[in-house]
Amino acid sequence: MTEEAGQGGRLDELVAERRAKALALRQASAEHFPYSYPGVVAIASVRAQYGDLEAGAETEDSRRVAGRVAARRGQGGAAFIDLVDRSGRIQLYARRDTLGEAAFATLTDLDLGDWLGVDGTVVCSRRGELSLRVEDFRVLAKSLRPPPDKHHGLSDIELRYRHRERDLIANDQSRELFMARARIVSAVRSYLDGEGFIEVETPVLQPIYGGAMARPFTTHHNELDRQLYLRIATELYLKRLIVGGLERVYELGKDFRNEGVSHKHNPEFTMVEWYEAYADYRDEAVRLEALVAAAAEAAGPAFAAQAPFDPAKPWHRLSFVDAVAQATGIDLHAHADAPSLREAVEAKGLQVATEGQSWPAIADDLLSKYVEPTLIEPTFVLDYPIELSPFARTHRDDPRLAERWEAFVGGMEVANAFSELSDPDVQRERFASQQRLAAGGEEETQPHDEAFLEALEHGMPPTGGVGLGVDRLVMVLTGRTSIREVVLFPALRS
RNA sequence: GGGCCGUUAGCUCAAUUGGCAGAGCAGGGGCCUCUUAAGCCCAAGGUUGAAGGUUCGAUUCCUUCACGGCCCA
Repeated sequence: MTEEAGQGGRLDELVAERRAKALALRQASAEHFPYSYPGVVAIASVRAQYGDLEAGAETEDSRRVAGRVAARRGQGGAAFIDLVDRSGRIQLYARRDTLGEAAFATLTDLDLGDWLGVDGTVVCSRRGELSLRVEDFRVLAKSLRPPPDKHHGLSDIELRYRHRERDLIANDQSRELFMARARIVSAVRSYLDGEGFIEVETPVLQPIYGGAMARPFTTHHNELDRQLYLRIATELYLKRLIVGGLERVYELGKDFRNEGVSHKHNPEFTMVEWYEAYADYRDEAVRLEALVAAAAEAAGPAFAAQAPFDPAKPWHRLSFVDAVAQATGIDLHAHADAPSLREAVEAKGLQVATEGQSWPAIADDLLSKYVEPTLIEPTFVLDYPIELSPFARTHRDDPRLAERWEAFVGGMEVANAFSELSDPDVQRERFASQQRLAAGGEEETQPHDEAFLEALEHGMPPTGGVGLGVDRLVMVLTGRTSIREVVLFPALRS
């Protein structure tokens, strides 16, 4: 897409007309384009207070509001303007005989998209529309470009993502969605703060990446002349803080994974991870249920109806092995090595790549392909094969399994949790096992992290930890099916 | 990576079998002192995503490319 038509086209003329109006405003009065405009109240607060005013009613009350001009309806010596702020929309009613010729002309010369501040008397029109009768106004900013269509909004998806500001100007639903996202994020923090967690910040630029199975972005520090990685997870640093005795910590921020983009993957995404001493993965499942219920409440009633589940109901729970068996008929315990599992997959005619794949990779693919899409209502898949879980503690009842769950909602993974592995010697062996997988050609493995191992050697208490994908949480709580709908500026090809 | 679909005025969309590229909104000039997708009159607005090809003639057919969407891997 070309950024702007350099020549020809109507856009240049439209901009020129608006520039001429801006110049005229500057020359006419120093009062326009003020440096500040104090005392503004939200349009929604005016509506809340005067919403039941009867048609034709007038008050003596004055309110100062500000926002964008969204629509205009002229009527000779009277004019109506719809003003929009982030809380809502209200009609302005202006009259030539009360404002005077010059001021009325200035007001009616405004373009859609201009910023306007108004002191107005609260009235209700004869047709029953709550309005502010304009007594005084300031033009707060001139919009030099034409806004999207006042009625159809901006529906071109590419334009909405590349120029989110235009989407926010034109589409109320988009503005409401991102305000809901802010409330959800705030609710996550409030919940964890209320449970005695402290928010911490750990390095984004890391000498060794770890804590997840993903390819990292690399960067370079000039002065130190060393390669650094953008974090793929916060896990290892946060567990060092548990070693340090902080007991309950969380971090909410961006992780970066050097992978393709899709409707559920953006290369930078928001994750919240929390770690809690003296708890195990079952405690964390209960905690996630409570946290998501709080977040759903914060999203608000308008969005609650769009979520594909009832957050008040307990989530489903089933084991990894049972889930795969139910969906594919394959008993993972009966096919416990790669050749055997490969044979079983081929015998069932399942569409999973097995050639040269390790046992854990095949098992994970079976879950991703045949189980994950079916988990629409919130579901914990518990007790993963130990090979898939290098940081999880061995299951207390079955040495083949790890005390780990992943949570799925809307057919998508949203969270991952362990009873955290705290034995430094076992962790050291798990890293070694990852190196053997890497040597065998596995692409996504954990690099050895000696600093983390030394930390564990100082002693880590029993700990439960969870990573929750915030973008995906927002998706499921607002009924959106693409991560690009809930990320303000999603990654696109340039 | 593969398949399918899309890209036309600032925005939202039309355009018959290949035959003069249209409309609504926005913008410009008028009229109108309770309208609300305001209304009425007038005038204006285009490198049809890019490049190439077929053709007397291409928005339309073909090839390549770019970007986006959906599905699959």
